[in-house]
Amino acid sequence: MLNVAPPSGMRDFLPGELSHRKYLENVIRKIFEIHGFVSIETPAIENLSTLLGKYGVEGDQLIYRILHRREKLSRALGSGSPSETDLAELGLRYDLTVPLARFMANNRDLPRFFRRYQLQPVWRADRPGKGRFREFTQCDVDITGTKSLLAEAEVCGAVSSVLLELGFFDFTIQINHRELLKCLIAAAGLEPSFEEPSLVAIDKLDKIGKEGVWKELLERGITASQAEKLLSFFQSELNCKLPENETSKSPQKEAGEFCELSRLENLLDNSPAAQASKKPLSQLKDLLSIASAGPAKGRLRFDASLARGLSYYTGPIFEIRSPKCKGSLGGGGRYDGLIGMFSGFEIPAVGFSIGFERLAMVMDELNLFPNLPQNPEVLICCFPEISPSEVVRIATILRSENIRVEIFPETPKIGKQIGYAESVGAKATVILGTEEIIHNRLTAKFLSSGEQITLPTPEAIIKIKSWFSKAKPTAV
RNA sequence: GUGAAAGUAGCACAAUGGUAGUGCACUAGACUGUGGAUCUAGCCGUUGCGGGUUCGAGUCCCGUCUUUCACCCCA
Repeated sequence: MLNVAPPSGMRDFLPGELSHRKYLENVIRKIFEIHGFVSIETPAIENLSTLLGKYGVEGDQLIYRILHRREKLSRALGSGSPSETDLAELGLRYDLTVPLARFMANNRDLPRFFRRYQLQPVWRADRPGKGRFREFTQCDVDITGTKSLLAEAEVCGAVSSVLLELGFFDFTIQINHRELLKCLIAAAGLEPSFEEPSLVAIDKLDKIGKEGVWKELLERGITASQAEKLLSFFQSELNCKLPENETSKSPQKEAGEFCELSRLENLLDNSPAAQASKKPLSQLKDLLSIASAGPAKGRLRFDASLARGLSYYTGPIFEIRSPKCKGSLGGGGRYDGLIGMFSGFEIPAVGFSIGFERLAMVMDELNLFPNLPQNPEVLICCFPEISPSEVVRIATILRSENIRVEIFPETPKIGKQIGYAESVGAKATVILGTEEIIHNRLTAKFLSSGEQITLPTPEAIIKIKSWFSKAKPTAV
């Protein structure tokens, strides 16, 4: 037998799952639009020249490449030992940020401060695992054209607002600053060439602890004294304490965050990096106070060990954390250089991406999705002597009343048809026989009570609707 | 990319190396214009695939594919 499962890391969605995803999508769209963001879409496929070199070495390897076709393929294969670049010039998009940068460069007459959101699938040739897929939806908000920290505060506020609207309160947003990280690395006496490996190691602090990071730093060629110095900048405990009452909509202020920032400031005071660290430190303080005036109030946590993998970040970086989810529920940051790689001149930008798949997963676990019936409300059952056109005529009348109507397409015994109505979650059946057609009446049965009526069509419709209003929503 | 475990009916699972089964689901019937419960009957399999050991393999061995879990990395 053929393997009928979708390819590894890709999924089919059942009606019930899809209704949850659509609900999530609708809430996200509503909240982002209230925050003044407009929606765009870009193609699934981009030129490899657009995608490559933006995500770091590891990222590039995870891009799905699209093989040349026909003549181009034969030509490439014929040229001795073809390289990856000979065989493909197109790839599936890896995220939505790089396509946005290309989009900005390609559309020069956009508003000077362009606020866009984008909800589309992306593809990564990664090994799938729990909550990790090869095809997954990303959900980005970005503001381009300004270096103002207001933009950071706005994107943090927008994603916080989404989570709150969804009834998800148990989260924080960790913040840090790429420039600050560079300062810390420099202050530990490390050359800039050690920045990337150091960042990767530091990012794991909350997972593998100080000893683990220390070991990893040494493995990457950093001396023991440098590693010790570097680690001394970080708190031993993970700084992601959540609001005391997790159902609280308005948690405490971020007083502790300012203390932590000051602590770091003092530590750096006498180092050569002291001067360079002033700007990121003050930006983080500003961000804390600006964002606290909006929906992100009480959610921000300064975490000096937050690094994030993508290489294009230049300023503040963020990540959503929750004890309900092992990894992150989303993240983002400022990337002032990326758009310039396409347009030739710099356009600063900051963005935040909600981990749509993880959020959907966590919400399922916490039962945060409302009951979203999408199954038919009425199943029309009929006797063999009724002509199909009669049935369609009746269905059309009911549908014009905004009732979700399914027609049973065959005419076995009525009992079978009613049984089917039950199994698909219909609330009522309409039973059509010769009597009903002749007298222009409807016979309707309310399945949960068994109550059955035969009335002239308009009265019957009123009765059916009255049943629905007292029926519990059912989802199949 | 590394390590571990598991693949048997549509689904969930059984079967000391000796006839492949049970439940759910599905189909039909138990008063020919009325569902849910119960009962009866029926349908459903190249035991992931390919080799090997054996008189005999779902079971043991090797390979392979797929899936799940844990690392790695990420959202």
